[in-house]
Amino acid sequence: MAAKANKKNTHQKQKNKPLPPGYIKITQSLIALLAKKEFNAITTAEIAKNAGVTEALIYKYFKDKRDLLHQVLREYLEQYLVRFKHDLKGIKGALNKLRKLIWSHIDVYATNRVFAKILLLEVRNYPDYYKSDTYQLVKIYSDIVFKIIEEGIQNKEIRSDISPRLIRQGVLGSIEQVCLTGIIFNREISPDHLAEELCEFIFKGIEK
Amino acid sequence: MAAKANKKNTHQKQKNKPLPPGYIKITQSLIALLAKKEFNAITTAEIAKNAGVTEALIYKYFKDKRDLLHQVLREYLEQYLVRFKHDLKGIKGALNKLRKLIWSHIDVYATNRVFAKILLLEVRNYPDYYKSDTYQLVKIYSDIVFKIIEEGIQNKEIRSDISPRLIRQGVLGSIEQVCLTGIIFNREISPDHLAEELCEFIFKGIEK
DNA sequence: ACCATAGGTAAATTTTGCTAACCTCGCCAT
DNA sequence: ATGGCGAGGTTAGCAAAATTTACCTATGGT
Repeated sequence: MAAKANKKNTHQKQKNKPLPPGYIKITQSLIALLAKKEFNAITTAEIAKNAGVTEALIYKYFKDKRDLLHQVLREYLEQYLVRFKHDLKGIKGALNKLRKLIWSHIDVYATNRVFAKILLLEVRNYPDYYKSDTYQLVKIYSDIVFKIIEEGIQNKEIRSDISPRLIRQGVLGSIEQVCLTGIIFNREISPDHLAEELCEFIFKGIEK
Repeated sequence: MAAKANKKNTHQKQKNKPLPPGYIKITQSLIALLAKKEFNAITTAEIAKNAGVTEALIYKYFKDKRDLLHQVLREYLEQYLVRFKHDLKGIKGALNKLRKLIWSHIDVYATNRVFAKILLLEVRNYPDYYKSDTYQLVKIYSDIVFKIIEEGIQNKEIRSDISPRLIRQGVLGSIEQVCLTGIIFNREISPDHLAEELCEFIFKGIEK
């Protein structure tokens, strides 16, 4: 009676109940398959076979195939958010934080291709995603970026004549675009070099 | 014997043969449906019914459902490329060209939501897209942007210590991100205002 | 002792993309 | 004229894929 009386699953919202073996096998199976091909080309039969369970079990734990994808993404995002908040600790100054953020963001895409593929290529087109729990996590991240920019404006590190919203979009948009071809064509992504150059671009602009 | 002996269709590569009524009805039907829902949620049955033709006809003109999407995108891109090249004529200076480019790009997304949705949300995740004819058009556009940036570096308008590739990615990435929420949530997009602010961001950076 | 519930399966069902085979009308070379 | 043939279109149906329904089994709390 306490929490939400969901008609259907949305499993494991609660604390620390260990996830059922089947659940883990299914998500791991999808992750393995996503490394090789795109989501739409992966069938539920394939996921189940690869996981060593039956197709029906997928629908015990997930609303549908797409929901499975969202849950996988959620796990990645939860991990990243923890790491990201930790990375930022002890850094003084908005621009320094931004620099670290840009590096971390690129680095996680470079290291974790499946995560990047899901976020950049697979979920965007599905309207229900934007109503999901998972998307809320992205918004949390996005809010942190916003706060950093506002902080920078407050203490005069960042110009005040461009709206913080647009700055955030500019920053996140260029980060993603810089990684995109690497993600799509499975090319190397070098966080150090890219972050360096991108910071120059974002901080000082292209004008000579 | 002259041209390419395609196993299957890839219709109308040739000059000015008018497109068959059915072809037009099908593409128009898809465009209308895309205004309301995402591509994956649209069935071939729906497309055909809405077009007033049978499902099988779709497969006369298009290799598969996805190819239909690509052809629709191709038409949009062809139109835009013409308009875009025309817009750029007579503009002197790389930064002025870039400013115009940014405005045009935002404006076409603002005006033509279906076009934007296809390009930003629907084709990216499908690997075959990158082998398509349609993608080649995007590359042409992308090349033009690249040339403008190189021109700017040559005549000292643009700094030479950031690679033109990264600049291009930064420019295009921030343009897209700035439009993205508007596209996804069907919000207003104001090209004048956004282009103005975005140019400030891109040209001068965020540092005070 | 019991029964609710979590983990799991087998098998049917629906939906959907796609194909094969056929129709028909206008055009052009014989 | 005529007959073949290519373009535009349809009918009917398959096969793969996603999802649902019904069922089985162990187990831990009351």
